[in-house]
Amino acid sequence: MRYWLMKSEPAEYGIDDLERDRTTSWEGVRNYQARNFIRDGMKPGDLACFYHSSCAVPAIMGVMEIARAAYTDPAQFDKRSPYHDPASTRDAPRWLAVEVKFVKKLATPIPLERLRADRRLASLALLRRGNRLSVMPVSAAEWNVIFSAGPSAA
DNA sequence: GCCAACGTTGGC
DNA sequence: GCCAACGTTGGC
Repeated sequence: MRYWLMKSEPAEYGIDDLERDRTTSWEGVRNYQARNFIRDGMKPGDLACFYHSSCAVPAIMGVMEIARAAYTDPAQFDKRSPYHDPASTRDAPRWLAVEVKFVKKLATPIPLERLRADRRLASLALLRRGNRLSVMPVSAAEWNVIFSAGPSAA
């Protein structure tokens, strides 16, 4: 089983929306590297951090589980969707979605600032300079630091 | 295949 | 709103 981190803007779709919906189709990933993680890496049962980006306090908000492996992202064919991709075709769809399931919301979110302060997370993909991936892997060791030991500035 | 221009992401 | 970083596009 693998671990992931997936970003969403809370103004668009946040952890509270997922808690209410219980499951959702995670659509709109429009970056090839992120898509390849979805396509080649994600398996049902994998766990992912739900990360809030582009907001007052960017933070890991909770955990979700991959509920269904990659499938064609329907939004790419929807002309009214912001995720519409006129260059994608039904015969050769470009973009993939996964279904995710709510697992838990953290009582205390873990802000980006706190992740940065923990040297054990120095290689976390999220913290790499210029990182813009909306889907990225997290190692088992990193996952344990985040959720078991809890990040600290030590 | 190079590379400048442009668009997007996302923290601050 | 600013801006750094990066991906994509398209002319050549």
